[in-house]
Amino acid sequence: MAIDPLQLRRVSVFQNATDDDLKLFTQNSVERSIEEGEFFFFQGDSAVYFYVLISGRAKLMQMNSAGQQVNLRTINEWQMFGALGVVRENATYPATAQALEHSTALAIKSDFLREMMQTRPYLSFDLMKLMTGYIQEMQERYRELATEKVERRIAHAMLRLASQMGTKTINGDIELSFTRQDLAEMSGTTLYTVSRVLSEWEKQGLVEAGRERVLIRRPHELVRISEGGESIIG
Amino acid sequence: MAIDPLQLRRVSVFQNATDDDLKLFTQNSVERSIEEGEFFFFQGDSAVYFYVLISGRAKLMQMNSAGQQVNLRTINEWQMFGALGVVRENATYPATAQALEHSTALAIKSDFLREMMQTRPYLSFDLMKLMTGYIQEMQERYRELATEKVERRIAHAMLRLASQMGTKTINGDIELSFTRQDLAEMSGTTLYTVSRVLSEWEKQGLVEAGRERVLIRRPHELVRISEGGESIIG
DNA sequence: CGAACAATTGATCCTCATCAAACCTTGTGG
DNA sequence: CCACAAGGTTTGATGAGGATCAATTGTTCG
Repeated sequence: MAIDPLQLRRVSVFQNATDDDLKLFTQNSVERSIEEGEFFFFQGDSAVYFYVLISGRAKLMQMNSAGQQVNLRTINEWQMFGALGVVRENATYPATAQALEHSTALAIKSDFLREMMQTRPYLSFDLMKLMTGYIQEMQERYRELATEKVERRIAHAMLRLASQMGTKTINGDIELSFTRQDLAEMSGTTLYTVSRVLSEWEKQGLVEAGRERVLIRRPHELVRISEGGESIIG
Repeated sequence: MAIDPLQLRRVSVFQNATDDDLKLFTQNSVERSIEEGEFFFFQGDSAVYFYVLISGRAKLMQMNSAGQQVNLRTINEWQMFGALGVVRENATYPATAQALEHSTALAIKSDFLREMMQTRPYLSFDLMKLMTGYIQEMQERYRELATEKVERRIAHAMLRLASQMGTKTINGDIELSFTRQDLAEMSGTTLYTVSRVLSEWEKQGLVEAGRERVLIRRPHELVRISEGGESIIG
């Protein structure tokens, strides 16, 4: 089942592309379907393709030699990933991309985008815009990890998740769907600590926790904690 | 005292620029001289200019609301900094830049570079190359901070420093110049811990430590530690 | 219903941060 | 040229914050 090229305009880097360019991209792409838990690519693989997620959800992560991993970000529909290999020839992926649910993605040759960029300034420019965003986010998370206590980091991670993929319920609560382990990898801690913090927050009526699911009842309070208001815990 | 425009080609982003372009950049720039400890700009300032360091040394850092700070990177001669504001109009700097010694820099209007990029693909392309490098480094450091113990992080930070600004002595040692505090901010720990680790390494004959100065005697060993070989300490 | 997986909670331990005090090193001014 | 001040460094003592381990309790799904 082929993709409508015009759909590609939903990808931020392609927002300014002409219809013809979009068609070119789809013509130079392959559709890949990946099952939950399987991988698009591994850290260290040759970065021949970059991807646009068409459906499903995935995560970008990095692991150290001991196998411990950290989540860099989650990828939602119409987001691009694996694009760091585009600028250098023969680059390798600096991270691993794993499907969180059954997903399909468009795989486009990195070489092709690199060539297109030579004659289409809007492409480099929009890709750069995306990259500056990543740099800023990573710098912030780095500082957070270096200087803030876990509770604040967890609060912040939940807020980031909420803005990326939270769904609002009728009464203003925000529903999130992830495991304790996921949240731990996103905030640089362990699933045990996440569990304890969530339990405490639940006691205070701040959230409601369930299996692979958290309901934020008082987002406002969460923001306060993430910004360093004294914790309710203790 | 004006800069020779052709010198600008030493800046990685300008390596493919024409002589005329280089002249244009210098014509649209102002030279700024900053004393040791003073600031080029603060996090949150409007990013009107980006900079090219002509002489001296500076550091990019981020601080949290409590005033604790982390070092993002050090800036050496002919490196560009403050360039994240180039792609978006009316952006603000996401970090603070402070001179480590008396420094001079060329301040170029962000607007100007943005306009130049519209018609000169090599500019966006080379800037992107730089940015992908930053993203990768930040991702790595983030993972390191989240998963590795201090000793390894300190080892890694020293190796990064060594490659950026270390000077080799006759007998293959590497000389570095920084305070314990600097190194602590670069590896997400405290100056006390850095001091202890260095003392221990010194006992093992791995380094020689002095005031604002470290001599790496066995770089090889340091690499081993940073890569997770069991520590000598203990 | 049972297996597989997610979450909770208590007990324990270990790594580092923090605080305090003393010690070096370097540069300056009398 | 010495004394002193300022800033960098070291080292010990202490404790907090989380990681880790282990055991148990949900929850979901085939």
